[in-house]
Amino acid sequence: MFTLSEENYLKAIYHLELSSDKGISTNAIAEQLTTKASSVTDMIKKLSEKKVVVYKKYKGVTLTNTGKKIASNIVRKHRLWEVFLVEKLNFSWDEVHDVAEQLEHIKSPKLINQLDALLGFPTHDPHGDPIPDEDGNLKTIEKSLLSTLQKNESGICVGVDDSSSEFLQFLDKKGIILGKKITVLEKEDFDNSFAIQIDDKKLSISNKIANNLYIRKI
Amino acid sequence: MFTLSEENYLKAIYHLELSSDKGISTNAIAEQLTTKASSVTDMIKKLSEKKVVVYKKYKGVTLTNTGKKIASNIVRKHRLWEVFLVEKLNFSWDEVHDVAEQLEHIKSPKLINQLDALLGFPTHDPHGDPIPDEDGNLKTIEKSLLSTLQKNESGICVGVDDSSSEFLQFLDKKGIILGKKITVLEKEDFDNSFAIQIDDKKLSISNKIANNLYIRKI
DNA sequence: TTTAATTTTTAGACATGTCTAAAAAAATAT
DNA sequence: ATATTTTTTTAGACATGTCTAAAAATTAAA
Repeated sequence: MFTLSEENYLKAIYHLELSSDKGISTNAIAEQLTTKASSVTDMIKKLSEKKVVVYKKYKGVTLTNTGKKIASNIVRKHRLWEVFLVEKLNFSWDEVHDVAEQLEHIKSPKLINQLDALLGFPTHDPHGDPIPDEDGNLKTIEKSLLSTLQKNESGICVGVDDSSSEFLQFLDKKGIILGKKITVLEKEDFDNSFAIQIDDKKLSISNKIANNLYIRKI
Repeated sequence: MFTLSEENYLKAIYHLELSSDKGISTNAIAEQLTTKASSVTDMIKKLSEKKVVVYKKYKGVTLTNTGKKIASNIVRKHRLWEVFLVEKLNFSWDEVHDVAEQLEHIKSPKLINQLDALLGFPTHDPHGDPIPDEDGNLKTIEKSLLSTLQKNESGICVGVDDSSSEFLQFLDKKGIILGKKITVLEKEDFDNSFAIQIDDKKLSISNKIANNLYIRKI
């Protein structure tokens, strides 16, 4: 059995491994968890003894298969709870993270299986991130950044890169919601901003926004 | 903010105070939490400094108003989650306790308010125990032990005293479920057992069972 | 390739919450 | 009322997870 702290370390390493193929550095983990590198070293030794990470001094860590399974299960729980909060309890997508961060540590396989069923076995969370299945497999979707669309191309909004509540609230305000069709009307060369159409509304979005919004090309 | 451990102490004291009007002894708390009296003394000092209990050496503790509010809120969460597990996730009443014991510590007022609404503002949990409202008030029901019924009297099953999973599973097996009407057909003097009728089934239950089952007389 | 900068680890400290064993206080019995 | 038993508290210890400061290893730069 793993403590709350151990689970958070495993989850952090899991996330870092998805965007890197090298071993994960002590510093990277420390930053992810807003703790100190020395604390990370201590914890890593413990996790290594428990056979959930492979650790060689100064060489960073990687998850073992067991570790990967435990970590993906925590992510699975996190994302299922996020869906629950939005679908059943009327949370908006910018409010779910902190609560899910707590709920992801609840231990009860039956709870998660039943929740999964109640929600209709969702494959993605409210931010468009994939929900791992029980074996840790992710259903990946061929998604691109909105910024890669050319003039007159369209896509369905399927996710966000930055899921800070500021960004999510900003999208809400603009009427940008997962599932909506977005068409690029114009690309402005001088500042790389975009004129887009959503429903029958035209609006202009900055390059920064376009680089944080995923769409599935259609 | 209170730690998990502090919350468990507050809850334990809350439960003990409901069945006692004196200060709660160190030993009683230790037993409730299966810990040692010395640990309890330590924790009580901390809680006393935080103004949630009143503590005088050797005299036991009582909750302050703040303490009572915090504790009843934890109980509220526990019981709402139990209802959720039974009503929405198909748990049976003997499976909910351990999971609710974890869920009760999740911190999010919105979560609880929305959950309350989703469940239709229930007043009692699956074992018939009252769910405190936001101010800690309990809707008490005039309930009696089944053993107090006389021959040919009837009652609606509204709760259990012992909610161990063994007892609850036993009741399930016998078809005794909250809300069912029970009629006493016979009281056997020599062993104080009861012949009762439930639906159109007649069955015999021991005195021990009759002393653990609450009914509302009709 | 030797030096400088960065990263990582170690050593020692601290807070939390627990424990055992012994001392102190309170309750009970003779 | 004194002695005995029980309850409660204190003192000192330990595990967990964290930190700071210093040492060691690695990486980058001159």
